[in-house]
Amino acid sequence: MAKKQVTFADIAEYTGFSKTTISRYFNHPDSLTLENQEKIAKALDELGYRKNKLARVLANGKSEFVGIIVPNLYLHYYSEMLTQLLRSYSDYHYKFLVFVSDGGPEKEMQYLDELMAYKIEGLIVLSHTLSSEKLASYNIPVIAIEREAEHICSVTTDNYMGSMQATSLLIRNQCDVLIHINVHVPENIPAYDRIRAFEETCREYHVPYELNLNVSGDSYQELFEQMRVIFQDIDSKYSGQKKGIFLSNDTYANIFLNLIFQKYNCLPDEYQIIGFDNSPIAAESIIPITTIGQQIDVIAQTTMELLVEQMNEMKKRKPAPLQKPIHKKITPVLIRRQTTGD
Amino acid sequence: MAKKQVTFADIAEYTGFSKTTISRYFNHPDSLTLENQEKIAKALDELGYRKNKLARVLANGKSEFVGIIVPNLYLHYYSEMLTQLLRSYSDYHYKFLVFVSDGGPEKEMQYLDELMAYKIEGLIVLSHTLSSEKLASYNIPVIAIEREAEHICSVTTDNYMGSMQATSLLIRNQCDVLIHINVHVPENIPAYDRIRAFEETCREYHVPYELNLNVSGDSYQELFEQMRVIFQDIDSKYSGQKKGIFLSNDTYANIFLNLIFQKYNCLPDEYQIIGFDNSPIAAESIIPITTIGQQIDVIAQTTMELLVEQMNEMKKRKPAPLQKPIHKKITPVLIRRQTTGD
DNA sequence: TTGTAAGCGTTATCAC
DNA sequence: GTGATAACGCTTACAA
Repeated sequence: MAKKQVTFADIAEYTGFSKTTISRYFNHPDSLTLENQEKIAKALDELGYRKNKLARVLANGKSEFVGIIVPNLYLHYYSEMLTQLLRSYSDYHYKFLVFVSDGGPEKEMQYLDELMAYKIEGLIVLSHTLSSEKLASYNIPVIAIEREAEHICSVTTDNYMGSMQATSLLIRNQCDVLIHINVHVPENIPAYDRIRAFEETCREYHVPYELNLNVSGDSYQELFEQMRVIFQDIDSKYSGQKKGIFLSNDTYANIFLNLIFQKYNCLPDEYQIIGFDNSPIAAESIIPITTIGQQIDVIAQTTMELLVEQMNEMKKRKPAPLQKPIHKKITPVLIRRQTTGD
Repeated sequence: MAKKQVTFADIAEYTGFSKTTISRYFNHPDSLTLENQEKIAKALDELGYRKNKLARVLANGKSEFVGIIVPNLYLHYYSEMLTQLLRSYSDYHYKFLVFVSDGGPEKEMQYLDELMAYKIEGLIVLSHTLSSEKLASYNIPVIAIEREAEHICSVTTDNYMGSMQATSLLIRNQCDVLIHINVHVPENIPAYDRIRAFEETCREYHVPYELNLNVSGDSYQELFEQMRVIFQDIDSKYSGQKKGIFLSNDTYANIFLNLIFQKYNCLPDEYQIIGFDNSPIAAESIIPITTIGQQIDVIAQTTMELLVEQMNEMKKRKPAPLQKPIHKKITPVLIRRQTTGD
């Protein structure tokens, strides 16, 4: 702001070329002689030129912006996903405008307005606040990650596979009864498949099972107290039986494990525990917890591939938008650690 | 891209006003009669107008962009800080362009180039990659968070205070010997004060102490193995004495606690443990860990206040940049939990 | 209260 | 290979 910017006009004057040629130096360098390229490079340096990409966007319509709306970064899953998405800058050079979506639908629509006003070329949504129908109405490429996505493209973990792997392991390990602990999950979001797979697998192998979907609460303390009740219930109800506990995330699994330790000072053979997410806590707990690892890097990469493809399509003279949303599933991996025998 | 954008020109034609008036409708609505405001509002709606803020930036030079460079989001500290910074959108309406800085100085300078090309008004740096001298040379307001900041403004936790609180608590709790476990910290970064305060406080109270600055390693496994050696060393060397262990972060504290449990199945009275950061692991560990809580929300808020003030200054006709960088310290809070007696 | 016209710093089109 | 010129969509003196 202090001194006026150096512009193509200045470079042009300084070198005796036209603005057009300066522009070409950046966008089609091969169309200049090497000699002239060097001449311009030198001038750029001497005048201390700095690009202004905003002017470029205005002229050619390509902002290279991608919007991201994420529910929070408190959960390791989200912060890791954001990291991986941001990392893709190295490959694609898209810049990311990031919003954390607290504050409900109105706020989130305000964020979207803002993003549209900055001419984002594409959008990545991890929050569950707005319906996919609403999101689709913005007419830009949108990828949903791990959420309801009827009308937009999506990339999700193959929750069914993951849950099946967990459940199968507990069955193979000769558990007498299997218990799945989770919050109440709406049927239309991907995570519901964890519940479905658990039930169907238990049924298929004729293993007794119980579904506990009563977890709720925001703070760790609340969760802990709830889990204590659940633990005591299970511990007395199935006393003497070998219990396979499959929890919907590693935080829950860790709490459950801590409760077991508080009572037994160890993990008795009577208990097997599996979490979900492969978040740090699963490795850092008093005993490393077996878990289902979501391949966050693969999800992020797939998301960007899908998105870039569609953003490129939009730049063609006659864009052919997708007829139907594409949905990709990424297989998670079972990470065996010490809470499911050795 | 599909259909051409609706522009002020269209609105102007449609309503019979000039482009200027349409512009004023957005920027100085009071200067129009209510009647005309409504007329324009109606037209906006009917034509389906969408703002183009990039054009506006080009015209008035105010991008409302702030760049953030963060080392990673793996550590809770950084992801929480990012969340808090992003949240400030509600107050200031600055948009954030976020880069994760892996890949060394060259990469980071490339990020900075990109940010400058998008005409960011200010910059927030959490990475340690570039010197404050280099950062200052960009001639835009820069705030460093918890890093070397000789030539730029900064906001940091009052590490000295925090460390002193931790050390004092251990002394008050009658520990026979105090041990501080940390990585090797360069003297010019804020975190070094934790070491200084520990030493000085121990000396002042004439309490025997030991400094172990040998921790290193990237993965949890590596850390764990290193910490095991450190633990065994301490456990035998100070057998029978009451040991106050102050670790430089909660991850280390948790590992140490787990090692104690592996050996003793409990936390013996002989041990007191304090971590740093108040990250989730401190609450979720086998026993909730006493820790020093950085006031991340306050740090983020202070950062934005400082930054906004300077960005506003830059917009004045005759900007008066700071003569000397401002450095703010935020006092951390001692969070007493179960690893320092009840 | 409203309008005219000249920018802002690029790129695109068409010519040479 | 290179250049003139008209966009891109909005803001901002300066006028009226």
